[in-house]
Amino acid sequence: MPELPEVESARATIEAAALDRPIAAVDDTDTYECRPHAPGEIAAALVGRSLTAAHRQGKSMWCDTSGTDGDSTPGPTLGIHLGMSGRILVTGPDGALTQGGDWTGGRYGRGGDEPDRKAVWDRFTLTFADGGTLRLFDKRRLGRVRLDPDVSRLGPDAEEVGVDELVERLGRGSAPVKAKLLDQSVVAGVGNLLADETLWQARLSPRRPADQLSRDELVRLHDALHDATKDAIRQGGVHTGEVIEFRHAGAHCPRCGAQMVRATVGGRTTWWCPQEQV
DNA sequence: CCATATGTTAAAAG
DNA sequence: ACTTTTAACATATG
Repeated sequence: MPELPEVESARATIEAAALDRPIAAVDDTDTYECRPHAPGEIAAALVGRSLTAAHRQGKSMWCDTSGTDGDSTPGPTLGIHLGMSGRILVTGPDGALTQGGDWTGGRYGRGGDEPDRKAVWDRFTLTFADGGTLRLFDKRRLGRVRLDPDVSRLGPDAEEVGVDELVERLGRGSAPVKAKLLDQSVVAGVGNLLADETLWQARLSPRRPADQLSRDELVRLHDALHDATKDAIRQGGVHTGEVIEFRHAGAHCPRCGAQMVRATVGGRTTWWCPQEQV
């Protein structure tokens, strides 16, 4: 996925291009992405309303909705999660894709998808009264859409979490520090690539038990997380991180030249520099 | 056919 | 009971 930076980009796209456009029709027939809603349930709840705001915490997004013509009471929130490969595509009344907001890099964002010719990968669609659309385009089909999503178990957003709060949340428990970073209830928004980038920037081994890190090391981790997240948002995605292109066999650390090593940590493929990350 | 993939989560294990 | 690890999910791609 779409990690925090890509989700922020998608959120910004919705905010810039999809708000205050009355919804005329909804395709919610993908029973996997829309579970546990029955087909038609989301449609019935949204037709006649508009999206009025787009929010994000970690990798989760949700939109507020307006009242209807006959009832000004706001509607349910529309939760959208991009899963492993989801993208938000918004078109205008003329059918042209809105430019500039959504991510374009990395394994699943790279060009060549030709979304308009691959409608089979459109898992959820809002059609606006003006003729335009908002689509969740998702090859892997692990994204999800739901009404009034429960985001109460998410930890603080990785972009905004303060030093003391992160030190407190991350520094307890014997699991490897990378597993803690990936745990969305500890801190929300860090995925596999952002975790590797952050640990490389902080010069910490992904395998270190979280509760054996010193305060200084945790502060370093916080600063690295903040910087890596900001940079990725500014530059257009997690794949722009400094160490990401060196996550493969035979690659060398771009700082010290040592050969990068690979192992499974926190359940995910992990690459790090054994020389500097200790 | 096999392995891998930027995520989440239920189930199993400790 | 709480924490940690593993497996499964659905599907594309090399």
